[in-house]
Amino acid sequence: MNVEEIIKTSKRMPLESRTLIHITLIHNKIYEEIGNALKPFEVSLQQFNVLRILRGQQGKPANLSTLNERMVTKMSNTTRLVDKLLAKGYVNRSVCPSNRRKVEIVLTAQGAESLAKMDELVAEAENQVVSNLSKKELEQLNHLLDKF
Amino acid sequence: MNVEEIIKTSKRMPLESRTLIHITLIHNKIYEEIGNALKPFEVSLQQFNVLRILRGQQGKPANLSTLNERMVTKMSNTTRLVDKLLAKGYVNRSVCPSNRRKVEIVLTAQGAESLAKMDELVAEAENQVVSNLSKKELEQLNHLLDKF
DNA sequence: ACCTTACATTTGTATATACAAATATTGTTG
DNA sequence: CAACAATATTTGTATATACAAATGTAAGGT
Repeated sequence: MNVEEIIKTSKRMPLESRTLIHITLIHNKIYEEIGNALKPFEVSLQQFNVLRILRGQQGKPANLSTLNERMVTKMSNTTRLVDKLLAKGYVNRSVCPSNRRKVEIVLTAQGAESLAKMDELVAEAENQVVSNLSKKELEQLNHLLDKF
Repeated sequence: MNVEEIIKTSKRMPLESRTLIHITLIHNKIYEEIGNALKPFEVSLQQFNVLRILRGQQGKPANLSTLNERMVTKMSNTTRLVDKLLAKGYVNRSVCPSNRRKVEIVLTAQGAESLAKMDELVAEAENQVVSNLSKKELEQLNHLLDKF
């Protein structure tokens, strides 16, 4: 990926700026590639993420604030995100009996089944995106990213 | 930045996935920090980006497709983005006389003046975001990111 | 029990973004 | 030069996201 070529600039930019633009460009690429992988299932990356969190609960229901705190990209409206998953039959939602303020969200069998298929396609897309980096380079990269 | 802590997971994830999540988290951070720096001017990061492209034109007008091809994040509606900048008096828009299909967008004096102030705050925010990385680490990071 | 505060979620509203269709202008070809 | 294709932008519409206010529920103090 050639930053200067993509944004069609000939100017030398500060290393700091270039790094941040670079990260944004890669993020866009990731978002696009994984988004495409998920297209057949009509879920967004965010929705996929929530489904994975629910699977991680292993049957134990999650409430909205739990989902929100575990999401990669925090968003202000988890209610409506869950609405979408509900409409597709991927999750069930019910009022928590012990604390009626909370809701309990669980993955349905259909959700789990679809999620398994999504996983394959997403993993493929992820590997595609990082395909030019060796294991060692990925480790170095993670190490550097940890510093942010 | 501790990925596992932020998304509250104890599971070991594949290096590939972790890297991509990591990049997304950093992107979110960049977006938030720079967004905050720009808040006083009421422009989005995208709008700021367009203003900088216009300055790079050095008085020469840019048309919409030029802007679009140079933007960091391509968006489907540059017309409406320019509408916003126009409303704030940062740019002028006119029909290109030699080819009436095109529009010519130029930075106004006020736009240039505000942009200079934005630059300072944005540079500060950018430096803040990368403050834990040395020059050498930034170079290594850029090198690795180039591989995407 | 009553009042206040805190908590968890939902709803309203404004803005942003994505995608497709519509409009206007120019270039090309028979 | 009429018809068609190509280009550049705009508009419409659906969906996504951000932020604030509203709703409903629970807990604690008096």
